[in-house]
Amino acid sequence: MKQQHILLIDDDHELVELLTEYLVSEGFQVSACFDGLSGLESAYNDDIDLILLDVMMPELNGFEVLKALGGHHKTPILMLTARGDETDRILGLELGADDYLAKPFQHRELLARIKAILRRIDIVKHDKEESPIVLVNHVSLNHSTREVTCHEQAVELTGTEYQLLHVLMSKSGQIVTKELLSEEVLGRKLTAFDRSIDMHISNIRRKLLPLSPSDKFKTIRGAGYIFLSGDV
Amino acid sequence: MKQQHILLIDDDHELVELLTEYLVSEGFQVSACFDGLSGLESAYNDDIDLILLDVMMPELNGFEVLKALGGHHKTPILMLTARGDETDRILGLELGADDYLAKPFQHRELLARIKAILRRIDIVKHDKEESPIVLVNHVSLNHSTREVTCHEQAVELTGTEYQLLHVLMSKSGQIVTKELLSEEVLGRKLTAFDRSIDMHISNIRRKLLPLSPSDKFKTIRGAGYIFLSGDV
DNA sequence: AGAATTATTTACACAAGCTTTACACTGCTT
DNA sequence: AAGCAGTGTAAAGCTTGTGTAAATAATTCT
Repeated sequence: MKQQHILLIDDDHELVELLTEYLVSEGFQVSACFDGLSGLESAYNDDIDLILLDVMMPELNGFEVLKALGGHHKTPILMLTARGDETDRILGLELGADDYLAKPFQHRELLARIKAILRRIDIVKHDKEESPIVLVNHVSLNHSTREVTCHEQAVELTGTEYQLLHVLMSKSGQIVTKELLSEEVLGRKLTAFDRSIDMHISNIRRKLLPLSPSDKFKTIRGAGYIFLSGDV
Repeated sequence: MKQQHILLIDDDHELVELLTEYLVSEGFQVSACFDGLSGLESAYNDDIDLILLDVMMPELNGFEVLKALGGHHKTPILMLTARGDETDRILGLELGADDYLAKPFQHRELLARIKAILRRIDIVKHDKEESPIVLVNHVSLNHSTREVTCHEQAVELTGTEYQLLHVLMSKSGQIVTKELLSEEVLGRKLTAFDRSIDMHISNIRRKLLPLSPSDKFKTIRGAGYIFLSGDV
């Protein structure tokens, strides 16, 4: 991911220096403002991904900056305060802050909270749908893209092959009869001398084998197939 | 805004009752699970907007639930703990929690933190929807001007083509069925032998291809189309 | 209203996928 | 060991989905 940009608003030069150093070492880009007013201006910079806002500042303090931003600012705000007062904390959150950390704090906690906020935003932005649904024995199925991988290498399967593999994998470690496979995948009863299922299994095997040291299917003569779960 | 739904996971029945009453009085819909396992299952419920997760539980504790969810769960999680331990707090955040509140806490602070998280998500979502520019795989859509570019070169699309591309791109990397495209773009159910969608896709392809080294669409036979996100 | 642009329908060729067939092979039974 | 039923694989044939072009209908613009 691209480098994230943090804006520091605090009149304590020493702390700013310390935090800047730490955050830069953690891979962030850091800018700083030393008073509320210039901080307020910079807060509208689109490039900023997160704001660290100190409460105690001369002239325009943190709460006033929060109010000025209107409580629905598009850049998330993490408040810092010398006071550990609970009411303060609640007030900050109600005014639109995303989180609140009392000084003194461990750098690691600050980092964890920054990351938690940025992570949430990232998840919401990308609206991560249910990603890979099934992963068994080095074979993964991604149901939203229909992508199949075997040992991290992409495999091209036809629709029927995909469905077949999906049924087998979702019942991995258990015998699945051809009757069931035929009805689930092909939508018809298995008739005598119908070799379709065998043929599709064969094709899947042929596609997976070059990518895998072992056969993923076990044939149970007279009964059906098992997708080997491998973790035995 | 529609009523928000909160899932409570805590084995302390008394606390659950208390919190439920409070949260309901604040306008939330509340569901509860009394152990980690059933909580884990409910966590995948799409209807849940936020999870309150207690750390101290028999069998599957809060951290284990967090781990099981994989650290990038799409529903935000606020951890509750009896212990005020800092390391605990950091661990929870690093494992994917969005926030952390130590018991005992004021109801008002819990509410403020819940609202802070939900507010952020709301802001990001709106921002995303109203974001005028979509850029995926060297193709950009400017929704305010309806301009389309491919590798920085302007492309002229008709209205239907534009909408089609927009739907596909906003779900880039995922299968979009022809049924969905027909309903979203053409505003009607897909009927048999309706080739409209295919035709529009074909036209877009024809317009983009001279400007791009690779086909942006992947056809999933029998299923639909995918706009390739390219970042794989 | 007429022209131009855009959308939909139709037609057809092509390619992909599915099924059938054929035959070799395996493992079990007798 | 022979026979048999079940299985693996390859190739051929059939069916269906898809891409494209061209024709027709609808819409918009002037």
